[in-house]
Amino acid sequence: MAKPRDREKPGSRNPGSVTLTEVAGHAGVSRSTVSLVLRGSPLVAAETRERVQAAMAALGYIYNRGAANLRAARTQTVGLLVCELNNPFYAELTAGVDDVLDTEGFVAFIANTAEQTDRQDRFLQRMREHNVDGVILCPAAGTDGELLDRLDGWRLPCVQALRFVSDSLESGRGRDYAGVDYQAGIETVIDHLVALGHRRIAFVGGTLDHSAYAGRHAGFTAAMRRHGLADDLVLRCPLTRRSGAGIADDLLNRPQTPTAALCYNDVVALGLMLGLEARGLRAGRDLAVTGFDDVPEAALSRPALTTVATSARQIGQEAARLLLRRIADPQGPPERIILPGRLVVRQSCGSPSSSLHHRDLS
Amino acid sequence: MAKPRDREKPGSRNPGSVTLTEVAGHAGVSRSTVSLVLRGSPLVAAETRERVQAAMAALGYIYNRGAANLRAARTQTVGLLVCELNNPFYAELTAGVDDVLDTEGFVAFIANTAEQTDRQDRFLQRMREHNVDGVILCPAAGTDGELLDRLDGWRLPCVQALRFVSDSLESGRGRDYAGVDYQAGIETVIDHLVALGHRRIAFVGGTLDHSAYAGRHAGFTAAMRRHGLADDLVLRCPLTRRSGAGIADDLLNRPQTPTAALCYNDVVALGLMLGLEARGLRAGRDLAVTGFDDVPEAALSRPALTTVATSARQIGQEAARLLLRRIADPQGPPERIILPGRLVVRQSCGSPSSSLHHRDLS
DNA sequence: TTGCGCTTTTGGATCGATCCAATTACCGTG
DNA sequence: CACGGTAATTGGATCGATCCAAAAGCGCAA
Repeated sequence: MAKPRDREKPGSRNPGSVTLTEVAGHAGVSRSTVSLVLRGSPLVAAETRERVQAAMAALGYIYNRGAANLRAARTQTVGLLVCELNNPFYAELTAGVDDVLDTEGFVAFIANTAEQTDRQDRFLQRMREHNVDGVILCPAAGTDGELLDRLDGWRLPCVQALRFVSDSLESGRGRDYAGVDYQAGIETVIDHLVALGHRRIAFVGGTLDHSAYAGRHAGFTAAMRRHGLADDLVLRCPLTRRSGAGIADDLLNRPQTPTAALCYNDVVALGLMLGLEARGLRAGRDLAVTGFDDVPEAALSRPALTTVATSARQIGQEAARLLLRRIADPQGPPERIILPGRLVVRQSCGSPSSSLHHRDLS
Repeated sequence: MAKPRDREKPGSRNPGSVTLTEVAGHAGVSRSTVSLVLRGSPLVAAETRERVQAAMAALGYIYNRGAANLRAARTQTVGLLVCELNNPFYAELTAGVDDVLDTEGFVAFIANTAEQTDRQDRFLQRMREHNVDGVILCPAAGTDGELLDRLDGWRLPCVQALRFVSDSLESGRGRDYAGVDYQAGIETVIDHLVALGHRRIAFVGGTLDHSAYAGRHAGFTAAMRRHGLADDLVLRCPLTRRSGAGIADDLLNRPQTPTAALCYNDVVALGLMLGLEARGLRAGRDLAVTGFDDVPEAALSRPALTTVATSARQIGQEAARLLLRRIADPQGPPERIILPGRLVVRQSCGSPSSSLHHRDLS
């Protein structure tokens, strides 16, 4: 009614958005000086800095990172590709990544590749368009090792987490990676089972070929051989509760029934325990069962599941820190951060310690 | 060795990055035409379009969204703030959001506010700097209703998910929201418990005040009154397994012990069941217990938990779709998408149907 | 041939920051 | 007082796209 029209600068994101130039005018200095203040340069005098900051506050100035990035070629953003976000384990990893990035002023684009390489490729393409400073990648199963070379060609720093794709031969071993020592974790489990008297041990679960499978399997083989036991009882199946339950028959109808089933992860183990129960059997009494991951429900199941705790959140934090280092120094030597798993003995493997009151709650 | 030096344009993100101008040169057209092709404009002739696309492919052109956005003031990015990412429920929501954004060519910045409003504020600030087109917000507990007015002032489209902050009075009711009908879900549970003969029912869990608590509590009160029952047995506690277990004593040492405990969510219910067991009692026999959410372990616990299934992934999808509509039309009328919960009857409330073989696996 | 309308293409200005070389201010010293 | 040196500030060019008004090309009717 009164005013003729709101000033609508069409190009700007918000009608009345404040730019660095306006701040400069208000503070009585030049654009360049304001820019230096923004970036915390030690060059500006304390008195000037305060004046500029006051002006920014007074005008409600919002830093336009898009504009800054166009010139400066760094964006304070990273891409985070997880292969299965709905798995609580990866959710925890994501939270860990966010923890570190938040304190460093970075933000992450997220993508759930759902184990689909085409979705993974599409997202990486978008990450390039958005000019991220780097990516954290839990490669989808079936990812070609050549992908890493492509990332190198793009000069896009990349840290792999939890899994890594098999490196192409020519490109010198070693890439940035943060993950769990699957092999050692599995070996600990085997050692524990063997100490309990088990001799015939099956390895159960996993269909997709990736490093996390390979590491576990290597651990199984190595430990069994070390103890002079047969390492040929390997049953592959999808990583779901249902297929874990379904594999019980398979397991029990062997010529020589195993006395222990070391499962790929907790989900399969929990499923297997259900399958046993449906047949009137009980984990820990009729068959020792162990898992991997220590998901919250592992402590809760009956019998509670013996498993290997892997701190997903911490791995996320390490991966993020590693990526930030790599962004700061693209040429530095590759690092591999491998956290140990921790054996958590509960009742499912028939250990004697099984008072309900000592059961740990999440 | 051979070449004197790689051409290093310092300002550009990658040494040899290809720009729109170079594509134009290669295709023998102007910058503007290439730009039109990029945006799929119908103005360019088919023959020209093909020539440009061939040039882009030949040169390995990568679209620079940062540059585009500087001028065009839209970024094809959104912010996603979840209050508790490590909760599998929110992880599922995130996956749903990602599903929809992926098909629409958007990407999401993620943040885990961990129920901390300062972290939430900080992230929103960054989202403004990155000039996102909108945000999906699961507001942290304790979020001031005034935040939404601030977002309005910033012209930042916002869709709330799963929770909403109480609207400030002056700003006309109704904001975009996608969530679960908590109240109806709880009422269904009460109806079921009453049908089973329960008369004294406790409402257990929840400490933070937000809409998701209020909705559940309203459902409890409404349904109890509808049945002519007392609605005063409300025990608040943190949403953890441990405090769920701890509340068992509280519950059983009442003057009139309730016969049923309707828990805020599955986590509390599962904890309560453990607490009962530690006291030699059993859910479904000595006390009916119900949850909310239907997390995977609900089907797995012993006894299996009666609960209300809420499709987190679908809510994420709806929230994302809603936000995209809002971005396209900032002035349109607000929408509230409220999905119903689905009562899943299992054994923990003492229902007769309890064959192990019919138990559902995830 | 001229003029009109339609389709297709174009150049210059612009978005809001950073980079860099140059300039100014100021102080102590020979 | 000129000079060198340091500290602080500045203006112009620049990043790579979009926007817009204008122009070019072209077919057709008067």
